[in-house]
Amino acid sequence: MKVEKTEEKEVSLNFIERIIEEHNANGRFGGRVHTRFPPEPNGYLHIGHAKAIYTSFTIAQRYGGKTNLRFDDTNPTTERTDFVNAIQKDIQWLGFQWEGEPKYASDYFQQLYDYAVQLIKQGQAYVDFSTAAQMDTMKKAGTASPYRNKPVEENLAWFEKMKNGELADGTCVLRLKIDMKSDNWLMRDPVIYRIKKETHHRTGDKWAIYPMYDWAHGLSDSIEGITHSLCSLEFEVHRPLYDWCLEQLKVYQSQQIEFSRMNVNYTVTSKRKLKELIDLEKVNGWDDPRMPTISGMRRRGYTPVAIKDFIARAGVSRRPQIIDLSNLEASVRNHLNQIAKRVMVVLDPIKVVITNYPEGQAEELTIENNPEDETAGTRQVKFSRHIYIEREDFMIDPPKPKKYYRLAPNKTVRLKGAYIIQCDDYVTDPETGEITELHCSYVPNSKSGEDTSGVKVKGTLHWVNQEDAVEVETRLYDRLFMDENPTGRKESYRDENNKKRKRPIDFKTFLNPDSLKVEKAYAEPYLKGATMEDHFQFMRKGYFVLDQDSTEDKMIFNRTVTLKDGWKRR
RNA sequence: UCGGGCGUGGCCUAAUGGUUGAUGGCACCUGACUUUGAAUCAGGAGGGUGUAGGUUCGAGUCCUACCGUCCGAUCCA
Repeated sequence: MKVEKTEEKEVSLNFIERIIEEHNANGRFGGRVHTRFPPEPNGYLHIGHAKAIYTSFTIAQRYGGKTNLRFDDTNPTTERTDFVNAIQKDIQWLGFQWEGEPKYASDYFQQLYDYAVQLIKQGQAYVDFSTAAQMDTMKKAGTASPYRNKPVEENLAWFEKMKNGELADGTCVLRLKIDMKSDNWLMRDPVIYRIKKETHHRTGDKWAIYPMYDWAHGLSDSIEGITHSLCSLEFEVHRPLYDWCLEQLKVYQSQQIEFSRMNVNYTVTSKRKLKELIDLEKVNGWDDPRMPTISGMRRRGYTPVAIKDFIARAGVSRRPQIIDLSNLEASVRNHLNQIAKRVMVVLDPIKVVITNYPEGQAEELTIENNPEDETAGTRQVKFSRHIYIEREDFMIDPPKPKKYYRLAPNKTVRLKGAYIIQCDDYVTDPETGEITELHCSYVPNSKSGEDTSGVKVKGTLHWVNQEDAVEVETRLYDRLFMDENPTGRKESYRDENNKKRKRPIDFKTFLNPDSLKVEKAYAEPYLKGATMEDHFQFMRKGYFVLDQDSTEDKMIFNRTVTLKDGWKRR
């Protein structure tokens, strides 16, 4: 029996948890779990980072551990304080809190310098005056630099001069002396310090040299007592170097573990490409609701709960994952369905006259705010002779009458929370042929909740009372790219020798021209009390959230995601 | 070219060598219900685990080769 099997089933561990349990069993870290999230403050966080954040924070939580936030700020050229702030805001918005104060690799610059001096003294690092091009050539050939075996004292002196700013940028670098013949190119005497006379966002002009990632990262982990340093797969080849540095210095040994980063189709997550979209004004900034950034998703109306649910469902593994957008949208809909207040908004209106409802008369109807949540309460909605319905909810000549539930001549529908109406006639503009008005009659004893009419209808339409309708702006978003893999396409061409070749297609070619549509809409007055914290379901239209661009007299709503559409046309 | 990683339904994922029932979610299809063609409920289709060998009483799990794919040679992180 299936039921029994389900009951027996245990929650399976992912591969990182297994490693941790192994460490806990053999006592490597004394049962401690301390992770870190190490963003570089040179851009905004995106969905891929959200997975890294989620993974590092939740795995520590699961084992009663802690997580540091550490800014990997070793390259002053690209790093800025405003990114530092935005990153902190995003992490907290997702619902995570790091241990203590935020940390910075720059906090350890002196320590990192001292460690470098130590390695020079151990004869394992040297100052190299070769040019970048020469170094590149030697790396490929696997040959040693002429500076490789200079005396320790000389290296010490030069490194000191580097630090003191006595040498111009690019004069020389400090390299590790490891193995110029290694199959792993990163071990062919990697550069660990370069001269950069630039102002750092935190240390100002104190330093003329800055450590490279491979030197700063592992040692920062070690200094902070990080047990499990989780990172993405592309750093796997760095692990031997990571381990080498800690071993040679005989310092605390953190364990780097790599997992695959998360990609979602129909989007891009490279910081460079996101920045390009902003610079070319294809989108309106890092927090444009079409961006896969955390701030963009926040503005779009995605919730932390939904994003975390999505990441949890995707899981963590070492297989490259390109997850279908529908998974993210499903998580978003799932959460919003539980919390969103229902409200009626007509996006593309057509006037309806209820011909047998007296002019000047009106009544208040009571409608529940969220059928999924009784505590959400009810609201009053006014009904009268003149209302709007959605233009697409009426057809003069429906294609498949039996499967068509909406309004058409002589057909009946229920108006949500109100009465059943029948369409008796329609008016068209003699010039354009466009339908301008519907004439309907309502069934008086069919009022919602006290219907004694016995009339059965298949369809229910949302509607808005004309008299007190509020005009709002809606921003309807769709995927930013039309191709599911905008950065991975290639095209054939012929070169100057008429030889067939392939080259990558510019990802911007695939931008969706209809990724944003701005529409006026009519909303029921209840919406006037909306704040940016509220999530709404515009009935039958999708989930919406108030945008920050809204003003006193103009409310703007972003469509977070459409409702699932079970109605297949034709 | 070299080095490394990864190949389980369309997309993720489980299976920790052990019963030909290979999990679960998303997507998809059908039906029920419905005052949201949503939600909910019930059901369904779709893979034999990249390929070929091998080890084993037994392989998605181990080994070898091949194929595919991704990553890696910044004074970036």
